[in-house]
Amino acid sequence: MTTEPRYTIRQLAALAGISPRALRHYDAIGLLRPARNPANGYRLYRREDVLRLQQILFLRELGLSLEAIQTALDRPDFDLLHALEEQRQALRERQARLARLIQTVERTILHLKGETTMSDNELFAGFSEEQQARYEQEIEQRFGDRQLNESRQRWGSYSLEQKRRIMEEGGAIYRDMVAAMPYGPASPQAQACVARWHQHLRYFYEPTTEILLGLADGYNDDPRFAAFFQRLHPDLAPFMRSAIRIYCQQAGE
Amino acid sequence: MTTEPRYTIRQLAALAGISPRALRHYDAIGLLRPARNPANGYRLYRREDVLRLQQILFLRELGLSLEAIQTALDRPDFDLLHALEEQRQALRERQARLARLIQTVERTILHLKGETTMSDNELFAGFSEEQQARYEQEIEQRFGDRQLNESRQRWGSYSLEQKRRIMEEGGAIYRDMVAAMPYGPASPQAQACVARWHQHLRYFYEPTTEILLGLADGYNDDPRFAAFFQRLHPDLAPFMRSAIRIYCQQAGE
DNA sequence: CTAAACGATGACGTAACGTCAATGTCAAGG
DNA sequence: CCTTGACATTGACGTTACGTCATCGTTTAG
Repeated sequence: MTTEPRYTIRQLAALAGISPRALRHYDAIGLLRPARNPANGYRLYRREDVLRLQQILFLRELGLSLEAIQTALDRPDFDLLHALEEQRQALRERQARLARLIQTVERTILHLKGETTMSDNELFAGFSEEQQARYEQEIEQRFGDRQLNESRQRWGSYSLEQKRRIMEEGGAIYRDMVAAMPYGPASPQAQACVARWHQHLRYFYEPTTEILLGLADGYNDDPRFAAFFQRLHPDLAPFMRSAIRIYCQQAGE
Repeated sequence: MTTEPRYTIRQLAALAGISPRALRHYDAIGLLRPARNPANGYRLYRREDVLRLQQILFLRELGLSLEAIQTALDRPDFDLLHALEEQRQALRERQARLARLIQTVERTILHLKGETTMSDNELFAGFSEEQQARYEQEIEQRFGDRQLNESRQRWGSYSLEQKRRIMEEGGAIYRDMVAAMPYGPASPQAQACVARWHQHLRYFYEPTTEILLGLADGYNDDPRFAAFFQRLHPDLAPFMRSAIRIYCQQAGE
């Protein structure tokens, strides 16, 4: 004769590697209802309960919800195969989504480290198609494709070390611009920053006055640029627009 | 002058592809507090709010919690790079876990379809190391390594079509066993099933009487076997044990 | 002027438990 | 016998990021 095991809630919990609270939860929702010791009301888990718990934990590991597990175990006509195939499909979709997320996060990290350039398209690669379409349109309107290609070509011709220095320089310019804000957009401090900014852009392409002014607007109106400048200082974008306009006026004279 | 955009809650929600409820939620938790129209108390989203929402949605896409986003956006000294690197690590772990789950689910599906054999080790591959160790020990105790290897060797020598037929036969035997239950374990129906089961095992290895009796116990006591038989019929495992014992006694005479 | 559409707040529900809180029970030691 | 600590019970609230009413006031189109 095999002796019948009788576990208290804590014993079974330890055995199965879950918490007593989880077992009470399974009892409460009717998923696993053990017998009771009539003397004190304690839960008494016997072998059949242990077996059922095995099944529960296995299906839970497969990612099924407790509700799905309940119908799976209580209805003998339950189509487990079909349920698992659906489950597999759902898992695959989650995996694909995760993979996209990881890519976006990794590119963002590289971007922050300044080790690579990232087109705004890529930055927003994880977003909805709809959103994406709007952005494409906006970027198309503001600059032509040609400028973008030229920029990428020139950027690609730099060495890694050069790229790093250029990115660093860009960050320094924006920080100095913030430092120049108290003196006003027409101040020598601010105008010197704009000049450095202008020079800096030449790493990428030959900017015309129109492009400079367009960028000034873009920094304010394009949500992605604006978000970037917002991080540095809430008023940096409008400040730069003012300063750039003054700079362009003076250059035009 | 650029005209300042002013959105109602529904307009911004449509623009961003989220629900008005979500925007109210962001307001409630202090993540995005727009201005109000003093006349009627309506929320008024201006450009800065739109920008902040852009940042919120981007970070949310990266899988950050709203709380993390809040500290990220409200504290300028927040280390976004570090946070993203942690986030990347977490995502990778989720991905690895997902990959294991998918494998287990797929093997389970194949198992259910009877297109492959699956060792119990594999079936429980997604489980905790601790659990796993206990199972290994149990299986070692019950059968030696030799039987297992012999079984695997013999099984590997069959063709795909043979394997399919063997698995089908196995399922049929257990189903017939359930059908024989009303007649009792000593009935000719049940004993014929046990004979077929005995014959069936020879596909895998040469079972001694001891092994047959050991399997009968294993079907009842080993949670994995027991779970399998439980699926077919709650009383199948004890019934088979009785029938197998009777079968072995008769064979010994 | 009315009805539809939209706005506001408040409350409850979700999944799978974690975490008290208040209270009862059991086994061991002084 | 009593105490103490570990364990048991139930009940209730908290968690995440909103969805879904319900009730009410406001705006807008016909």
